[in-house]
Amino acid sequence: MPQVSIKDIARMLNISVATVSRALHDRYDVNPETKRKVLELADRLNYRPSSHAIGLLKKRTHTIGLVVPEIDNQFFSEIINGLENVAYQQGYNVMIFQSQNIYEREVKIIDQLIGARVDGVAISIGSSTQDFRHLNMLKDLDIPLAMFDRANDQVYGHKIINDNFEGGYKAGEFLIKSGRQRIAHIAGPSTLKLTRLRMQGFKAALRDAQMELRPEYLVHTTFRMEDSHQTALNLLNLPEPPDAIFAVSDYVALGVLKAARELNLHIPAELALIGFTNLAVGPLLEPPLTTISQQSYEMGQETARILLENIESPNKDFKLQTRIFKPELVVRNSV
Amino acid sequence: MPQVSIKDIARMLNISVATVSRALHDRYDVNPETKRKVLELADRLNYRPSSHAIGLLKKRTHTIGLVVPEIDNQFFSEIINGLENVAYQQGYNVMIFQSQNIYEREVKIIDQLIGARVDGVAISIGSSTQDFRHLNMLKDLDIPLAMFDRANDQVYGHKIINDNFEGGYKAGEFLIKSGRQRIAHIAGPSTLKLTRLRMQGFKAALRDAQMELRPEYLVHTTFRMEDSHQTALNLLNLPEPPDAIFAVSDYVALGVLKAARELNLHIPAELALIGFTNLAVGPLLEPPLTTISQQSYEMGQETARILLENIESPNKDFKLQTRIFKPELVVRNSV
DNA sequence: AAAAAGTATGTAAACGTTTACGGAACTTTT
DNA sequence: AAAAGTTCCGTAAACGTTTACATACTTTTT
Repeated sequence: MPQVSIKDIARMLNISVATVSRALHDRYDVNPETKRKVLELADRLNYRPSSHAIGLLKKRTHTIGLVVPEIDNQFFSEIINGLENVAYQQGYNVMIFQSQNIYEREVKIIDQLIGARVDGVAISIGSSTQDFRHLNMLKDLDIPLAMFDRANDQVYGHKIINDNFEGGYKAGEFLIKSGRQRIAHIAGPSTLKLTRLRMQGFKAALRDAQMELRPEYLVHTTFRMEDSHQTALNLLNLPEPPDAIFAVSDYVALGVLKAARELNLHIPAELALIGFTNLAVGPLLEPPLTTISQQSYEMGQETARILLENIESPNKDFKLQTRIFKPELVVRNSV
Repeated sequence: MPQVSIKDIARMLNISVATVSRALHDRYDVNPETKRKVLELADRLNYRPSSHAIGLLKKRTHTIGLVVPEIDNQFFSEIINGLENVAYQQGYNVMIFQSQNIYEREVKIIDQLIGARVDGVAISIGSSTQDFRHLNMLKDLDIPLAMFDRANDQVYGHKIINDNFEGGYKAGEFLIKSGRQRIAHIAGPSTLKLTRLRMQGFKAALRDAQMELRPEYLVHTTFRMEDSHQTALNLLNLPEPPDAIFAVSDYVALGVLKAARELNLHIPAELALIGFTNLAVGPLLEPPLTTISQQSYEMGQETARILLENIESPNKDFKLQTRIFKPELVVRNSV
């Protein structure tokens, strides 16, 4: 038997839909006997209210849309958890989407979220996104937007990000202090601001130590491990290979680790390695990975808090917020 | 400016909503000039059709609901990817939810999915779920259901699972062949059939080799690493500790690895370790983890295929399907 | 005994969209 | 010049739910 509506129940009991609706909502002005009958029948028929009907009628859907580049990445899945928990506590649902870093998908997802009339959107912008009209459209439609981890200045929205410059600086500084001479950096896609900032912080650390960065020691890669693995191999096969690598993320560091193992390079003796993110597997690697930590779960929570505050704020001119998380050096044994 | 509807466009152009709708759908029977005006205005106002209105009107929502215990788990996130890709190719959307292995959440999620009128549901049942009425309700409502990885015989739905008995057997067999004598098993929550089957397969392997399993060598844990870490410590601190451990999953194996490192036990010399899942980090661990592989991505694809075939099948009596994936031994260096 | 208050229910509109049906205004065919 | 066909558009109902308003009946108050 297909799904049953309030109308069906009304017909079966020979009463009006209004009464059924009132009974289901436990309103004061409905006969206890009628209420009993309605609730009993509704239960027996597995009645569940149509969220479409309600969404259509009410202005609010109590749903927020969440867009991540990929779900298959511990950093993002932890953010999802933090965000979801805060949202649920406040009675909001979360619709999760992956852009796979594909611009067209991202645009489509935003269209869908608008179509679904979500109350707000949280996004970590995909690395191939260069045109931000789809995101700025949200402002025109009065839909609050929060960007986490990967934000962009051209977009009107809250920002929940890391101090990537400082993170990069700390990584560089630590490698220098450990006495390394030939320090390389495997950076991420140069379209991402986060990538550029980590790189700039890293360069600043070298500069402050009066060390120069050889051009061949600065390379770019994607966050996919296969790519970073190949990039690391190239780097380590240079005539004069580096004795330290700062990887733009732990995932990239994993690629380096793999490459080093293939080349029988000992870490940290022959090669120092530092990552960025602080994945849960870090301590279990051999050697345990030194890294710069990002508080992913907390970032998710904070994103939800800011977004919900905006959504629930009665006055339209809720100010744009920027929350910057401080990255911390996590010393293990890979340096 | 808030979101605009077809009615607003109609009013602005002094035409009827029907004409606007036709224009937006590029119907043949609308004046090219009218069509142009409608499209132009719709674009200028960022019009996006309300999925609620459409969902209400049409019987089908082209959405499938996906429920996983946790997203923060590579096994599940790969399944999500496989499922989503197939679904998208066929024009379906996926709504992702996490039960966190909490029964009440799972029930609530199912209620929500029914309310959202999804065309089908894919679920990996949470480990605390003992009452299956919420799932069998879906059959009453004619909503196709597919269970992946964690299925239950009391539930009416398709099954996409592993041959866990065989997986357990292979793990046991391999440890025996490698010459280990004191073989232990860290099993998962005993409520899960998957756990029981792996354990039974493992026991069968021992039996076939005329080896006995000491009671203290069979322990249970959850899939959370902190738990498995403690469980492993207990096991390895026995007066006569095991010389081999079959962990019910790679995540649990990570806990063992951590414990072994703390106790300065060398793997594989002093302790052989075999996991189950074949996580991507496996090869990067030290030593690289020997494991039983599950084809997570393919399982996700297959789940989507079966579910969609059911959804699109015109005859109501689409038969229940069971697809069993064969686990493979992946030999690395931890044994 | 009339007025007021309370109780239980029904009516109808609204949310945004699609679509079957019908009709007016043309154009073409005979 | 009537008949037939074509082109373009409007009307209205339907989907499921909520809620302001109306209504009818009963009970209480004066």
